[in-house]
Amino acid sequence: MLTEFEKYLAAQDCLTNEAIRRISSLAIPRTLRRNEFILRTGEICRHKIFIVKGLLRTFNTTVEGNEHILQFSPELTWTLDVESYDQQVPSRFSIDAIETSNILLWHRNDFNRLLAEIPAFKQLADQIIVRNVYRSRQRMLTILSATPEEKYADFIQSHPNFRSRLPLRMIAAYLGISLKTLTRIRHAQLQR
Amino acid sequence: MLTEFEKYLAAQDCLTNEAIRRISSLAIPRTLRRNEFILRTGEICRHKIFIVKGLLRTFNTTVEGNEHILQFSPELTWTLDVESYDQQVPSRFSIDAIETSNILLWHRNDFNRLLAEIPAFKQLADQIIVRNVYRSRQRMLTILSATPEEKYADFIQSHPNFRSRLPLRMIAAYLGISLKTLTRIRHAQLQR
DNA sequence: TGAAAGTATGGTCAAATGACCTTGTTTAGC
DNA sequence: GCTAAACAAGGTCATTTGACCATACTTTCA
Repeated sequence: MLTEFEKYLAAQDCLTNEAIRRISSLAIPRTLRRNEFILRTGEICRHKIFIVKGLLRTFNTTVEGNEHILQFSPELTWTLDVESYDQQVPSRFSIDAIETSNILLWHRNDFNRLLAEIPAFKQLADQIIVRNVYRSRQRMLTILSATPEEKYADFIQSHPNFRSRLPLRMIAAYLGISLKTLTRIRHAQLQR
Repeated sequence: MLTEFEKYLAAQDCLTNEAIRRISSLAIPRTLRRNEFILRTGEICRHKIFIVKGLLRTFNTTVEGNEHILQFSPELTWTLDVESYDQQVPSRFSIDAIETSNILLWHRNDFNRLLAEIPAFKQLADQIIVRNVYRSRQRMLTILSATPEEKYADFIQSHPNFRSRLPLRMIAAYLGISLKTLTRIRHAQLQR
């Protein structure tokens, strides 16, 4: 599990082997079963999370019971509830596993120490945040301007491999459309 | 114009007077008239922008001519197209002035130099980015889960002073609903 | 392997929404 | 201060969307 992570870090091409080992040394491996939570609404997010294998989702459930998905986190990506983690405040989102997943955790103190110790790691972390900002702006624009059909097309194009890993209702919950609308779109596409 | 900016920085309470003067010294003041652009789709974003007075908007126009607003930037906030600025790539968004505005600009090289020279400034910049991430997550959730009426209520509550500064059609373009829907909501509210 | 839970699809219907057009009012800027 | 442009709101109508329900199929895991 750690080797995959170390390969990932090495591929970023900005860290010494020593730094990579140091970062790994503070990671806590953990396995999540399908549907298992790593963070629940109201809890405080105490870890940075790296997904080695599997698929997590960040979502919110309204009082009426509707789920809305903010983010899917597949293997070789990071996740957490930023606000809860940074400010140690109750989280507004939940994170759970869609597939059985292997993840790595770092305690906040440990992670902050690493950022302070290893400037190149801090740079990498900054880069990751900034790339998330790009993507989230792009998604915002799509949600605002695209029709349901375009949203789905866009999703399939940006995440081709997700299609087979996710139930449609989750794709609908991510796109902000109803399952009914999504099946209608797919039905229409089959006609062509 | 610079004094207001220096007051803003001083209020952040993390920079020495010397640092504040240094940062100001590299700023380029500029005035934008109503409807004047500071960045157009396709151009490269070459500056960090601080709004001293006035109101800017970041938006995108679809091929059909529909405008979608990603962000309003009132006085004492920062703006830019992150992706275009960071990677010096053509911008997908435009930024223009809704009100006559006084802004400050920094060239990328100058700004990067400041970040490197003044660690506390880098920290402040990181903080601002992260706060933007919080807000954008929250907005994403609202767009995904709220009804048009809730979106409008949420907007008025979060930005009470914007109501009088923005034409309704811009609020609609920000919320991702049609002007018609927005006027209907307002009409219904008057009935009560 | 078999029962239970989860999933995709379809039907029907009511409600919400947007497109288009008109009108009266307000605002901006010379 | 005046004129042209921008704006809010209303009417109408077609379309889209979601809620609710039933059904058939698939997956999971005990």
